[in-house]
Parts: sequence; C-alpha cells; structure tokens
Amino acid sequence: MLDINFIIENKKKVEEAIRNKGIKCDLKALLSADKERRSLLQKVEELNRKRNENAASMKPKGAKPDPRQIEEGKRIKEELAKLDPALREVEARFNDVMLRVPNVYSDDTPVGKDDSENKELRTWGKIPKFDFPAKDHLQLGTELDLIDTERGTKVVGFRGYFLKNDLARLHWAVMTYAFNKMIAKGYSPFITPSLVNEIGLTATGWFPLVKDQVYPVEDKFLSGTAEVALMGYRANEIIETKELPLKYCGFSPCFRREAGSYGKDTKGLYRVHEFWKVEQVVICENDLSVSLALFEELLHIAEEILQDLGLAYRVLAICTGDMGAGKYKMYDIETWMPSRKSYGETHSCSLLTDWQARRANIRYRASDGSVRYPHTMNNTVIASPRILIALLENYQQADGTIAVPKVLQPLMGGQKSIGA
RNA sequence: GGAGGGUUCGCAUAGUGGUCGAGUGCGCUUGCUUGGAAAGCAAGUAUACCGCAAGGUAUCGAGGGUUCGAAUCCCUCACCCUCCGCCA
Repeated sequence: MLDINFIIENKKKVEEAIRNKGIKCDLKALLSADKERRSLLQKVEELNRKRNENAASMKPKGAKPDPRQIEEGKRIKEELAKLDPALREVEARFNDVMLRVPNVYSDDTPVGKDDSENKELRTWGKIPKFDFPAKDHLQLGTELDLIDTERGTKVVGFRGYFLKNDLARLHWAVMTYAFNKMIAKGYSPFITPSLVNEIGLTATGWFPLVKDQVYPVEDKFLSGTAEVALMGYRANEIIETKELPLKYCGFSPCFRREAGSYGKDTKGLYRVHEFWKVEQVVICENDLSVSLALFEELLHIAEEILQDLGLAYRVLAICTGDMGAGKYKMYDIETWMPSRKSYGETHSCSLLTDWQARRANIRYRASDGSVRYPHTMNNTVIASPRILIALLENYQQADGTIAVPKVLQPLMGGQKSIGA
C-alpha cells in the first residue's frame, strides 16, 4: 500500500508503475473515491462535533435534559444515519483500490513486459561438462530410488512426489546448512506457521492480488512462504528504533496452487505444489541508503550459499513486467540446471520499501520520536526440492552416483556420495 | 467438543449511561535538587486523519445495535485464562 498523499503527489510515477508492471488498477477511480471520501468525512466530522457539543451541554447532574436538546440530538443522529451508507460504500471502494495500487519501482529497474526482458547482471561458477550421457534429475532420482513421482501422483495428484532415502537426507542437510548459515550471520531463526489467516497474506500482497495462488483450508489458508508469517509477526506493532534492523530467517513448508501454469514444467520437481524453504526477511529504517545496503546483503548471502554448494548461477535484475505489484526492486538468482540447458530460478530477492509495512501496519519510532513505516525486504535462503534438481544434476558422476558437496557431507553423516 | 471467567493508554489496575481519550501505581522523558547518584519534587508520556495554526474527529479486542449521549447496556465474532473430554 502507498500513502494516498504520495499517490496524489506522484500520480505520474504511480501510473507508470501500473502500466509497466501490467497491473489492473483504476487510479482515476481511486482519486475520485478519495475526494468523495474526504468530503463525506468532513461532513460526518462536523456532525459528530455538533453531537458531542449537544450531549456535553446537557450533562448537568441529574437535571432533566432539555427536550429541545434531545430533539436536536435526534436530528443530528438522523443526518448522520443518512450519510452513513454513502460513507461505507465509498470507503470500501477506496480501500479496495488502495490494496491494488502497486509500489513504484527503482530508477535502475529495467522496464519490460516479461521475463525475457530481465537483465543478467553477473554469472558465477563453472557450468559442468559431462563426458558421459548426463541424465535429468527425475531419471537419476527414479533409477536410484530417490524420487517417486508415480506414487506421489497416486497419493497427492498432479505434481505430487516423494523424496526418498539419501535424497530425503540431502534435503535436510541442505536445509540445515542454510539455516545454520543464517544464524551465523546474525539472523533470528524461526519455524513459522504455514496455516495462517489473512493478516500476513494481505500484508505481503498475496491478498487480494494473487489470491488464486493460495490454498484455502476452511477459515484459514496455506501460506506460500515464511515471509507471510514473518511479516504478520510484527503486524500492528510499533517497533523501537534500537531493535532495527530486524533480521529474521524462517523455515516453513510452502504451498502454491500454481494456477495458470498447467502446461509448464510438468515433469520432475521443478514446479510443485508443496515444498520447503528457508526465507530471510529484514525490517529496517525507512531510508533507502539503509535498505538498499541490506538488500544487497540478502542477495550476497544467497550467492554465498550457492558458492558453498559449488553451483553455477547467475543474478538477474528483474524487469517491471516480471516483478510483482509491491516490489521496488528485485533480483532473481538462477542456478544452473543441466537438464534445462539453462539456469532455473532458485532465489528471489525483493525490496518493498514501505509498501508491505503499511499493509501490515508495522511501524517504528524513529530516533527523532516520529512514528514511521519501515522498509521490508526478503530473499530465499534455500528452497527444496528445487535446489535438489541442481545438486542431483550438477553432481552426477560417470558411474551413475551423485557426489555430495563438501559442506553438506558432515550433515550426511560424512557420506560423500549418493547411490553408491 | 462441554462449562465458566476475561480482553481498558508500555506493564499492573480503576472505571456499570453524561463532567471519560479515560484516574492511580510502575516504567520512561525532561527540569529542579546533588560533588555524583539514589530518594524527593514538578511537568510530560497512545495512534490515525483533517487543519498554516488554534483546534477538530475517530479509536477502551473487532464488527453491528440500543440511546439525545456508550469503556459502561444488547447481539455476533476473535483471542486469552480455568475446569472436563479427546488427541499428535
């Protein structure tokens, strides 16, 4: 959410964001609703003032209230009642659009329609060359009894899967490795709820913008990322400056409907409805010089982990059309996946300025005593099973086994390879 | 799932129809006092919106309702606590 006054003062910039991000949002309707709302509010406030005045003037102890004043009170009440439906209607209309107004984007964000216009910033690592017929992760996983998608489909349905045996261990190893790394970097570790109410989903922008990606469960929802719970964590609170920046990392299962992607990535573990992720979330001062620096930190931590794992990757600056309504600036990290003969998205790093904080009503007391909305940002630390695709495919050996990256070996009981 | 009790300004509490956006204690801030500190004394100490300001309006878990007037009465919901049942 943006400040309505900011929207009014920066109408051009906001319009540009709506257009270049490809968001459906009627700014005109918002501005006219705002005008109506303000003028109605003024009338209501004036009537309230009169009502309070009238009531206060007949306070005297036990004395019989003046019938004329009671009549006056009734009259005011009736007038208020007349305005009430209109005010409710216009406020609902106003709020509805407000929740759909995208954030503006940074000057260095590439303008583009879709992911084809993202900009590669850098690459790292060596793309492996195999002197034997390389297999994809599904073949490797099935042959070595590590992945069972057939029975996964039996038990779950489309996109269902089981991770088995050493791959189940590798999953925990890489999760634990990433989690420990975050703790060492000074991030507070969380195991966050995945079954959640609307508060975090609205705060992060899933609601109402991409509500169709979220599974409902009775009166609750299955969250698509720990970011949802971590943004809800401090909702409606005022944080003391000395606490900032808040550095959180959260592990949780993640659920995504993947609505509208039925034809995409139908084989293997790339696009699934249920996965696990360690996520990093930072809440900091409303100051781009602070938040941009922390934003780079989040990116570098993720890069460091991929480097530790010895996986080749590239960093992309995400263009307006691919970045999502709330984002001010966004990077993706894509990791090399031999079977795709290209990089596949494994990390997504977003800076939201105060767009989420307003929705979550998270505020902080600045050092000058004023109350402000902080900047928030988040990035993947590690997400499995997608990262397992890269590990299986990049680390496959001529003898059909899969090597375990050095840093994960201690977490696999010293095991150096899988499928031996 | 059943029965009962709660939710007030950071914390603890007072407040059962008008003088209550709301008292007291603790905490915190500032000033006085002091060699310094403690104690003591004094003042201040929620948030949002409108307004240049003075000031106004709203908010006592949330949402409805009754009333000229609601923290206070009624209804619905959420959450917390106690007891019983069930259970990973």
